[in-house]
Amino acid sequence: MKAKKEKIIFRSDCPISSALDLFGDKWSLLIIRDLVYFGERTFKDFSGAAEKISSARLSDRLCKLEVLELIIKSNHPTNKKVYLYTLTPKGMDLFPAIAEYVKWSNKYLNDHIAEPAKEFAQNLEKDREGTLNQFMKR
Amino acid sequence: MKAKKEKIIFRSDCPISSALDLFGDKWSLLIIRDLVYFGERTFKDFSGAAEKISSARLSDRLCKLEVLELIIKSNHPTNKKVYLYTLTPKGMDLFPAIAEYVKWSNKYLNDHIAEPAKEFAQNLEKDREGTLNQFMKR
DNA sequence: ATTTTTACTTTCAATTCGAAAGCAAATATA
DNA sequence: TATATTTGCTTTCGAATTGAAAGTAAAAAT
Repeated sequence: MKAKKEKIIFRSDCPISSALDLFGDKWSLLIIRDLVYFGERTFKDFSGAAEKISSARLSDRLCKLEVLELIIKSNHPTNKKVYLYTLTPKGMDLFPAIAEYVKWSNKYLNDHIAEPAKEFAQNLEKDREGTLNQFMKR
Repeated sequence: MKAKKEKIIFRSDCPISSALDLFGDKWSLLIIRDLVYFGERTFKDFSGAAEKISSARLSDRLCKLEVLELIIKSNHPTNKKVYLYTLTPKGMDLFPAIAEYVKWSNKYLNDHIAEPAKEFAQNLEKDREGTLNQFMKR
C-alpha cells in the first residue's frame, strides 16, 4: 500500500498534462480497458492479460487507481481471498479517450491489430455515440 | 539521435496498449498538444512550456515522434540554426484523443484547470465535431 | 491434513529520468 | 571585425522507476 501515501504533483494547470500526471503511464489505461470490457476483474484476471504486467506493478497501479477513485475494490461474494475490481463512473468516463486510441491505432497500425479490435474500431467510426453508449450504460 | 536507432516493441496486438507503446509517456502528448495549438514550434518554444521538460528528454521525444512520423522537422526559412517542428496528419489525428482528456479533466479536475482550457472543454461538450474540425483543418 | 491458489510484498539489477553543465555553430551586438 | 549571446542539442550523473523473480500469508480445494 505504498502507493496510497504518495501525493500527486501536477506539472501545470493544463488538463492534458494533469490527466497524464494521474494515469499517463503504460499500465493504468490497460487496467481501465479490461474493466470496461469485462465489467469486473480479479488480480489474477489482470495478471493474465496479454501484456504481462508484473505483480508488483499491478499491485501499485490498482492502489493508485483506487485512491484516484477510478476503480473500486470489493469483496468477492463467496470467496474471502479474492477481490473484485470495478469501475467508478469517473473511471468509466475515460472510455471515450480510450476509444480514440482504438480508432487511431486501427487507422495507423492496422496490420498489427487483432481482428476483434478492428471490428470495434469500425463500429466506432460508423456510430461513435451508439458504440460508446453500448458500454457506458452497462 | 540515439532514439532513432531503437525499435518499438509492442506488448500485444491490442490497439490501446500499442498506442501506449508508441506515445504513452508523460511528454509525447504534450508536444503534440503544443503543435495542435500553435501550429509550429521550435526547440526553445517547447522548452518554454509550463511543464518544464528537460532538454535531454525533449530532444529524445522529438526524435522518436519524428521517427514515428507524427511530427516533421524542417529548416527555418531565414535562421539556419533554428528548426521548425510541425504535425503530420498522423500526428494531428491524435487530437481527438487529447480532446477527450481535456473533457475528462474539465469534469473531474475542474478547479485545478486553467480558464482557457475550461472554455475549450465547454466548446467540445457543446459541439464536438465543430470544435475538433476548427483545429484539424488548419 | 496437505496441497494449491490467490493476492499480494520483497528484493534487486536494469532502465529511465530530471537537473545541470557543456558544446558547437549561427546569429546578434558592439 | 571581434565578442557575446542564442539555439539546439549532447553528456554526465545521482535518483527514481521498472520488470523479473522469488517469497509469504491466508483461504480454499483436495
